[in-house]
Amino acid sequence: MSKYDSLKLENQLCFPLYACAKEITRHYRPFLEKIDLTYTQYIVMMVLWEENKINVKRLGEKLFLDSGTLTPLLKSLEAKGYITRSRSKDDERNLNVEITDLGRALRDKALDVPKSMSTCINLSPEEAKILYNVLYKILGTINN
Amino acid sequence: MSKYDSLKLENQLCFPLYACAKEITRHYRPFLEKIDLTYTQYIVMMVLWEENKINVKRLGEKLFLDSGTLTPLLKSLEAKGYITRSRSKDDERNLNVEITDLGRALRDKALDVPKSMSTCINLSPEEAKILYNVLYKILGTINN
DNA sequence: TATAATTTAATTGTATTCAATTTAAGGAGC
DNA sequence: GCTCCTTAAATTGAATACAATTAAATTATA
Repeated sequence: MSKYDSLKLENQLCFPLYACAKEITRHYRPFLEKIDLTYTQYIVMMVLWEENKINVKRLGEKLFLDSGTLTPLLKSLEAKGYITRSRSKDDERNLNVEITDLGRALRDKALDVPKSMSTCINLSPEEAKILYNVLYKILGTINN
Repeated sequence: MSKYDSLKLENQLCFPLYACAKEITRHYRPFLEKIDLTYTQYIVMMVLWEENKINVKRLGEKLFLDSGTLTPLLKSLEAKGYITRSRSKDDERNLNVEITDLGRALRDKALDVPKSMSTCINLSPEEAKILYNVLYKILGTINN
C-alpha cells in the first residue's frame, strides 16, 4: 500500500490492452502474409469488401485512422491492384476509394485468416462477448 | 448470413482491441507530454520505478517488446538522464538498465497521469476487472 | 581445447501511427 | 466578385513495432 500504487504496471488497464493488441496483430502477420496484406491493409479491405466504395474521411472514422496513415497505405493497396483512388466529381476534396475485381477476389483467399486466428485465442463465447462489449463501450465513450 | 460473415469488421474481436489500445494511448499523450515521456517510455519507467535495475531481455519479456524497439528507446531515456545503460560484469552480453535519481524523481510528477487518465475511461469497477482478467488470459494463452 | 551452437543486443529495413502543417477545394457573408 | 472560414487529403517529422540479420559473448560438445 503506497502512494505509488497507481503507477504499478500490474495496476494498469491500458498496458494489457496495449500488449494484447500488439500480440494479436503480430499473430495475424504470418496468415496475412500469405495474401500479401499487413494488418492495417486487411482491415481496410474488410471495409471495402462490405462497402465497395468509401472516401478517405469515412474510412478513417470507421477505422480510427487519419490521412497520415491512410494515404500511403491506400497508395500501396492501389499499387497491388486491389483498389482504385479517384477524386469525387461532386467535391474534389474527397478521395474515393473503390475496390477492384482483384480486390474482390482476395476475399475468398482471406477466408482462411479468421479461421486460422480463432485457434490462437482461447476465450469462451461468453468471455469473447463480454470483451467485445466492454471494448466498444470504451470506444464509444472515450472521445471528448 | 453469408460465408463472408467472419470477415465483417463488426464480427472481429481484434479490431476493437486494436482501436481501443490506439485511442487510449493517444489520450495518454497530452498528459505524458507534461513529463516529457512517450507511452512506451512511460511503461519502461514504470518497470524501473518498481525494480530499479533490469536487463534488456527481462524488460522486453515484461513489456512484450524486443531489442529493436527498446535499444533506441533506452538510448533516448539515457539521453534525458532518467536511466543508465551498462554491460553486466557477469555476462557482457547483458545490458543493465538502471534508474537514476532524476528518473526516480520523475515518479512523483507522474502521479498525475493515472489520475488524469481515469476520468477518460468510464468503466464500472466490475467491467474494469473483467476486462483486466480477460486480457491477461489472452496474454497468457496466445504464445505457442 | 577447439569448434559448434546458443544467447543477447544492436542494426537494418519496412510499415505503421499520429501531431502539425500545407495545399486545394468548397462555402458563407459581404 | 472577393475575403474569410472550413473541410479533406497529402506531406512532414518523430517515435514505435517487429522480422531478419549481424556481432559479440558465453556455453556445450566433440
